[in-house]
Amino acid sequence: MRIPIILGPTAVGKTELLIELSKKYNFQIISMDSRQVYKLMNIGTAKPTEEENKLIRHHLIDYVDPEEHYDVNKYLKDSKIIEEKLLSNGIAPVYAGGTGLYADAITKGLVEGIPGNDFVRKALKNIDRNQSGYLYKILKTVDPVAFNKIHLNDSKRISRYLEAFMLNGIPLSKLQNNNQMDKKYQIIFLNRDRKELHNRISKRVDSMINKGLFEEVLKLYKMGYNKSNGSIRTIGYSEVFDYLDGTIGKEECIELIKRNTRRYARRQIIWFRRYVDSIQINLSDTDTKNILMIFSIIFNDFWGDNYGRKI
RNA sequence: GGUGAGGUAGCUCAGUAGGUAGAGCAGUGGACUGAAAAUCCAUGUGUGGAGGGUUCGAUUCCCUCCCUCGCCA
Repeated sequence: MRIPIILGPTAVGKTELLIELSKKYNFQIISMDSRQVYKLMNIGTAKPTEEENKLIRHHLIDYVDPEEHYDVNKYLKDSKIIEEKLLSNGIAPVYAGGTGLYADAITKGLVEGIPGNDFVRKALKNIDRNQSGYLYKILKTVDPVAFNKIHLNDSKRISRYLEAFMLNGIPLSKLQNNNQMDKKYQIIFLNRDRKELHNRISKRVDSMINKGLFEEVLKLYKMGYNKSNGSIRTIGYSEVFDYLDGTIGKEECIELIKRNTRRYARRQIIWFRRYVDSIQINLSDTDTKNILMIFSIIFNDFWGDNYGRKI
């Protein structure tokens, strides 16, 4: 029994494909998406609709309040619970999404026992604001390995390594494992020709707006959320907040959402390329019939003849 | 048809008193171990509209043509 992890950049067509596959195979999806976890954020995160969720069950979606803190560790814990539950019930789990960090955590594990600490973070942020470059100097003495990997301007990462040292007394870089990928998992990387992906992104953003993205964000805006909420730092939400604040115009806002989505997709692709052992499928040069055939081979290989298949 | 301005990177434009060109945006490559749709780093060769002339040498000067925009008929 192997567990597929289907990764692909935003708008590549994961949901459509999974729905097709669900007609032939009996499996459930463990979403691997850091934004679809939030309640009230449906249109902008391209969360599967209720109907889609009926066709194929998605887990780890729509279960966190937008003001709640969420991170990899929580994801890792929640997903492993669901994975085990599905397996013990004889249901094949399929991970699917686009958050690379989460895929790393699932397949390689995570350093344990060093949670983020808001108090420490705020303190570090204040120091950084007043004395630029100071934290970087401290990092050099505290965790030279990390110091060598991290750029002076990457204050977020500098703070994280300092935070870990302050809370633990051990350099975080010492605790980081170099674990190989767990062979239990197989990454399947769905991609498309860049130009086509860009067209799909543009169309999808337009359709989000038609479905009421601005109204959805306005609701959150009126509820008093702001960019200090991690959830709001999401493409489509952050830009509309700026529009509602009057910082940018509507047309500009839409263009920015598209641009930022394109850039995000590029970063995702760059991340997924690192999985050298992944099965890569370019959806631009394969038709649906072929893709279904490829997956039937993969799933047969992973699950055997009588696991997952619908008769 | 006449006349003026212009045609330079995917887009908007700059510049070269003749020595094959550079900004912004877009794009691209990369990093990533408890904020990750986040955060950070790096990255500009393009038939200078086409053809011809002058010149050691033309994107730059001259001629012809094509195209775009404005104005006049």
